[in-house]
Amino acid sequence: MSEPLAPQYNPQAIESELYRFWKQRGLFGPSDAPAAAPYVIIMPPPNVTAVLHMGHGLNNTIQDVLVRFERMRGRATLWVPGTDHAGIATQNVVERLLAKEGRTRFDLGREPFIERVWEYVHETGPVILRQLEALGCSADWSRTYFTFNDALSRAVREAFVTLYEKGLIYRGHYIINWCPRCLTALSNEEAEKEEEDGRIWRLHYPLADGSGHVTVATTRPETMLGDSGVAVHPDDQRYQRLIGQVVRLPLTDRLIPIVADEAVDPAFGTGAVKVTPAHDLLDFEIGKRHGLASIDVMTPEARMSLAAPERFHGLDRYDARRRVVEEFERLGLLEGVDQHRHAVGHCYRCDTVIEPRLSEQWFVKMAPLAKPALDAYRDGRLRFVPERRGDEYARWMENIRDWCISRQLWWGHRIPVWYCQAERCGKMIASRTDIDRCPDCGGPVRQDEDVLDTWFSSQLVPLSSLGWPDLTPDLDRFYPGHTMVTAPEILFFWVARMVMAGLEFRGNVPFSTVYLHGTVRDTQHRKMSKSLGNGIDPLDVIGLYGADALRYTLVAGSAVGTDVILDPDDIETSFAPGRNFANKLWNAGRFILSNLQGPVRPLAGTRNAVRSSELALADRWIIARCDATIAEVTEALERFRLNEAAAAAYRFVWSDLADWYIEQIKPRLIGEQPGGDVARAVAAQTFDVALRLLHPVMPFVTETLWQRLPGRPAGACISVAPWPSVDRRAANPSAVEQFDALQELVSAVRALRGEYGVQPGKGVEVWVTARGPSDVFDAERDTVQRLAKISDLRFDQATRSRVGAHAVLRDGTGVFMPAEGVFDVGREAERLRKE
RNA sequence: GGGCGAAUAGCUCAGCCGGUUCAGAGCGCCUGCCUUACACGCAGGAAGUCGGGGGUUCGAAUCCCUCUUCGCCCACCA
Repeated sequence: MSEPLAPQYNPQAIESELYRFWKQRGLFGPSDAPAAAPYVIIMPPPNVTAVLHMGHGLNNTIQDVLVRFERMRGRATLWVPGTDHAGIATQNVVERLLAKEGRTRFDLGREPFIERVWEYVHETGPVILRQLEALGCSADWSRTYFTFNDALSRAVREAFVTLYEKGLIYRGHYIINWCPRCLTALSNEEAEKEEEDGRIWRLHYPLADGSGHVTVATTRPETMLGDSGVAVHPDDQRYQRLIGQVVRLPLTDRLIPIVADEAVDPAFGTGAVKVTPAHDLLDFEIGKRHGLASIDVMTPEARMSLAAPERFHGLDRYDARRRVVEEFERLGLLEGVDQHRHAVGHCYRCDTVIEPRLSEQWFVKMAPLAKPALDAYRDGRLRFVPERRGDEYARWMENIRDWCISRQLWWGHRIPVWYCQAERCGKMIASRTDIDRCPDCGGPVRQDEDVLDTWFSSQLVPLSSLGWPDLTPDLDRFYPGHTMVTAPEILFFWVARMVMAGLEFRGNVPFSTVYLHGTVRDTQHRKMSKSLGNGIDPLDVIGLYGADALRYTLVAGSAVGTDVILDPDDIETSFAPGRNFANKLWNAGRFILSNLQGPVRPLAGTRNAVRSSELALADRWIIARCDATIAEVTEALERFRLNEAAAAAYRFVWSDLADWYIEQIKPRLIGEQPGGDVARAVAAQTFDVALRLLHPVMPFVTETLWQRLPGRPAGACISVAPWPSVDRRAANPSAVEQFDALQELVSAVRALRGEYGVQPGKGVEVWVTARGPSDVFDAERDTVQRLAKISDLRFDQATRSRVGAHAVLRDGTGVFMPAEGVFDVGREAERLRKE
């Protein structure tokens, strides 16, 4: 309280200590006040192996701003943090570690490998949470969840078995996206399509009767080894005579039929399609319709399998492609090759080109789940910020396809299905608890080897993090939640599925608003990522300038629906505004605090409260500006326009409070003019409000200063101080108008002084007449007197002889400059300049 | 191929349900200041026909059309 504040704000000295104080005080948990309406945000769980990057920084800063705002507004706020076991990502990381030891997961075996991953997770898991603390996140750590802990695993089982029993989960042979590096199936969302320049080959397939050939076009010639037919459109005149004929598949001895199928686009390529049911979705469907064989010619690693001719065995798919093309060329069966731009799927984790592959997997039937989720959006129970994202959501829901949920990984929730090994029984049992005997025949059972897509557990988080499937008090009080803050990339991966899960298992949407913020990018608009090396480490920024500076910059830079651009080569430029602003607040606070040593009169409520007649023009002006700022910041936060809230508070603190008000009251504080107690009261009050308005964005510096304001009981904490509200009694629009006019006047005079090179202290004389009631006049005279002083002008006299604003300037040479109305001062200055 | 977003001062971006914050902020730049809170600061200043073209309107950065250039999302045309 009494130790002097350093002239430069030093975040390192206060942040961690302050954070510990908040935690000790238990400020992050929801209030128990029964009347307090809950406000709940579930944190999008970072991967358990992640280290904090700017994307987390932005995401969690936004959540913290909203949570702190609502907490101050008296809601029982609950921000539930957690981490995600991130099946494929985490497994990949640990496999890479093993690779450095020259081993693979298969060398270890399943159980030891999982043990190894757990070890790693225990090591790294807490890291990101600690980093979120450095950011200042006011999450309720006592409720931290992990998607693979026992409780959440139970929720996964419950969800799986429930859906299974409802017939919404099924197992089937299907063409899935296969990653030959991760050796697992992927969902459609996990297969990222990228446009690429590729080639398309035209191949001759000779007719078996030697009467000619049919030309097919393909982008993946190696798959022809698995062809079991050729398809043309039934109405395609060119091929009418070929339908029903047989071709001899080159490079093999297979005879395969030419069939007619509506799915073929006669306008594309040659109008004839080679059909490879085991390696292409469209072909698979055509094959099914025509009873064509599925010949899988690749191994899981995407090498040619034993089903291919012997000379291809073991060849990588791209080597095989070259070889196939060569052989066609040698046989004179290669008609040509064209450039072809097309979309190719890539693994979202390792970027390997996806191989469509026939395989037996588990799926969730999505249409029945999507219907209520679409309705919830249509009837307004679910809304999106920005709004247009809702249309994307709806489109996806309307065109939803079944979700492949099985993964051929070891790290994850194992599919809770057991197969009875008894020959006569052979039942398939889905169970909430592990079983070791067939419940029907008592025979031995074997659990499915696969694990679930990591998003299967993620979709349950709004429920499971609150205790579901148990009907816990938390679930009762805090479900459904309110705001989901996340990146648009995972709208489909995660958000849409959470909505469906919430509706399915709890009958209501898990949150009412989805706030989708932008992506953090570099100046070339590339996404910041470790692999590109264009990232900025948030912890570096926190170390240099403090969490408040980082948070301010992120918030100020993110208008709704737009990306945040930062320059990784110039951290200083990117974050200086936040750093400077924190320092500005700090110093304004230093100055005000140093002037509040004695008792400070309240602005209202008690007998010695400042009466409105005591308020000078500047006082009324700053109070009015303060009120306007409260309204602005509050409305902006309510509408998720965090950048506008930050800008409004910034303007108020810097342009109004510091640049004008504090300068204006100095003579009163120093004692040159009466009314110091009033100035002190107003300064204390408006600064208090400014700190509270800024607390959600800059929690540390505001808390430090606020606690030092006079009249704070021991242990007082801005984090739970009431959000400021507008005091109508103090509002005074005319004060704003007048003071703004005076600002203009002073600025014009200052400019004139510069123009004429008038020396400080012996410059321009100012006369002012005021408009309005006499009390306004008196206040205005004081103000002008003061402003004239700080402008190095000499204030001579004022008269109330005329009504209406009227300023007269006279420079040292005696030139008069009458101005009709204060608004015209600028123009008059212009006129004078010309004379 | 379908859908969406963005183009505003040298740079990064606000403003965009038409007209008193309308041409703005921060950084950078120029001039003068270490004025007893802050040089991470103070005061003043230069700088943009709001991507091009057309239209609606009394009036458009703001609404409509079109073109150009970027970016994103979705897509089983082999």
